[in-house]
Amino acid sequence: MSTSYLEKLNDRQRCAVEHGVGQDETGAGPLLIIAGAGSGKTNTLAHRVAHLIVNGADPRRILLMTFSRRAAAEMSRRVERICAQVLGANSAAMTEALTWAGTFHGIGARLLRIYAEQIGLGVDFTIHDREDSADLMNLVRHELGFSKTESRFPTKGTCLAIYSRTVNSETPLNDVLRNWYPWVASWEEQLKQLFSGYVEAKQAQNVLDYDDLLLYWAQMVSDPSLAEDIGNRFDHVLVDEYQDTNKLQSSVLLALKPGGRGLTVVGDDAQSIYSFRAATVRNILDFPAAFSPPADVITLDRNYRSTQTILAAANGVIELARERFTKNLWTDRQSADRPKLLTVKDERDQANYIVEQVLANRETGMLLKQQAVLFRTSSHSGQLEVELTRRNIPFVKFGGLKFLDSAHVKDLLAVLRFAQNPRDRVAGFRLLQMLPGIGPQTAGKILDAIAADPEPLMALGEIPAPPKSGQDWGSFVDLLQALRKSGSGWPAEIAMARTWYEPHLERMHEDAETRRADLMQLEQIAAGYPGRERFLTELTLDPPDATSDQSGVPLLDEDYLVLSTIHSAKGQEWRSVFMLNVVDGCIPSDLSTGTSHDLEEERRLLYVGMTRAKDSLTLIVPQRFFTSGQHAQGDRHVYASRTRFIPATLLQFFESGTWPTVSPAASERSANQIRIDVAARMRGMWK
DNA sequence: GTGCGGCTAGTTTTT
DNA sequence: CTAGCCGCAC
Repeated sequence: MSTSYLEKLNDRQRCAVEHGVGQDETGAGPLLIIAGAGSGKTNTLAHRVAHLIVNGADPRRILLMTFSRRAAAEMSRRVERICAQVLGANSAAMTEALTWAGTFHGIGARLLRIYAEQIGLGVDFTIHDREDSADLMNLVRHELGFSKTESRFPTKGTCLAIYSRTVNSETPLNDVLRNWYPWVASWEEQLKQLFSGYVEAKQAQNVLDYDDLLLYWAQMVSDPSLAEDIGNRFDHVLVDEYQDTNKLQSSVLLALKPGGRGLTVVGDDAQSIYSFRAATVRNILDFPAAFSPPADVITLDRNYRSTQTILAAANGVIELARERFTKNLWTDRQSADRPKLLTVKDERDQANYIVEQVLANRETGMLLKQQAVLFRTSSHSGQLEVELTRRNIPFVKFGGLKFLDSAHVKDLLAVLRFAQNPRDRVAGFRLLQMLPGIGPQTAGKILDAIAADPEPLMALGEIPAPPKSGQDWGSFVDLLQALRKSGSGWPAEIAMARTWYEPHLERMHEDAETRRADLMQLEQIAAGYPGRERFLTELTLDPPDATSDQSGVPLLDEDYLVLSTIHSAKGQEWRSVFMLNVVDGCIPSDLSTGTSHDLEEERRLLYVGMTRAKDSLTLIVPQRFFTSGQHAQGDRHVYASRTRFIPATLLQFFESGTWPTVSPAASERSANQIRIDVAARMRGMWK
């Protein structure tokens, strides 16, 4: 059998790929791969999976957990390509059998549906996204009277964040409050009460939140016989981006494969940027010693992505971290050009500069797709988006507001969710209040009335129509009962729901037209799923990124510029990368300078952004930074300074500059705000 | 009880 | 600027 696909790998990568393969059962011990940015991590992992398959592993028994579903799809694609070299025509069938590839949450949801009955969970459970969870938390918060306390009780979002961190870090509430939320520590007793009510409400309604997908999974595998049963489904378990998993996830993993046999995890502590989701680098650090004998560790520190000059700057930034475990990356890709550190006057110039450069790059043959603009916070790209739209440059934005966050999309989904699980109170509550004359009180009473019935939607038909709901009540009940029987099939059901919803949309929203377009798009997406349950589950776990109010979402085969938050850029690379607002207050974010822990994560964020670049990297520092929340003409602004993560000692790694070089027009524009250097303008006239 | 108008406060990153 | 809260009029 040919193993030529291994020859392109370096020694370390090859070691990682071949680890334990072909040895007897006891040989395949746990493996930790520390893989620096651009070290061929995805490629190595894909090769390992392919190598396992080529050597007889059953792909249906391989569990591959990645950070996003996009990453899982990419991985499957690569595995298939490698397998094709060896297995030829059979390879497609082999890799199609790689069915257990997805995120922790996605895999958890799937296992829970399979084992639902054995753990006393209704199979029809629906999944709440973050906002639904916050709504439910709020409901309980009101019921317990905490919304009317004398001094301010934490908001629903804060409550959920506290709950979530407590669960995901497997830490007592008291410690969480002390370490992360000291300002609400006095509410500990009330919070306990609230969380207990929240859990009861979820159970009564047969809904799970994101955390439950992990929590129930962890509980499930704490039962030895279930753990064995589930663990035995898989011969190999591979986890990507292990630095961004939390304690709960590692508990699940260890329960699944207690001896560590067949277990491979890959990660890089220098790229840990999800601690706000309770991720902890301890998972990586403690991994080897969790087994006896300890796991083997292979480090990949050769970078294939960036030029030496870009890497030098990135290494410089991460070297200033308070503690780190990974060694510096190295490469033999030489380059004469250092990354640029460019000072511009304000955000407008920043946008103008990028447009100019991106177009110039394209003139030299670099596609828009090979270039990306990265930023800390989704809203930072606003100015740039306006400018790109004005100049007709297509772009796609990743991160930030999601399609699903818009009210009308949530409305339509609530219809489907309520039909799927009539005990889902958040969905029902939202849905009922769409009808005229029905507010929170009436909605609550209706839900109470039908909750006890084994077929709540049939009970709905028995209820007398609320006085002011008029005609709308009848068609509402008809719709839900028709959907419950699901005789019309998929995706006809969503069309029914949309037809019912349209008059309400018109009534409630001024801009019904653009919103309708979103709903059509949702219907398109729905057609790609086999049925209602899968559609709802997967949409919640992996929401699409773009909304239609961004001017023209380009088709995938067109060329477009990529705009992305640094978080969403993880694992990706581009030939040319621009980073916006590399100033204190943005990176690090003003909100994250509290603890040194937060601050260190912001440093790693800058590092992750910089290491996305292959050939060219530009960090932009606008001097004046307009604060949000004001009129277009307003001039509330701060004078920003270069990020503290690039102190003077690191300037040697950059080519510093300003743009535009001479700009009489720019000074004129804001003549009323800054003093004009008249002499300079006079000189400039002759240049 | 609903629904509207006016007021205040807050405002990251994501499965 | 906008989401969410409160108080008022139907």
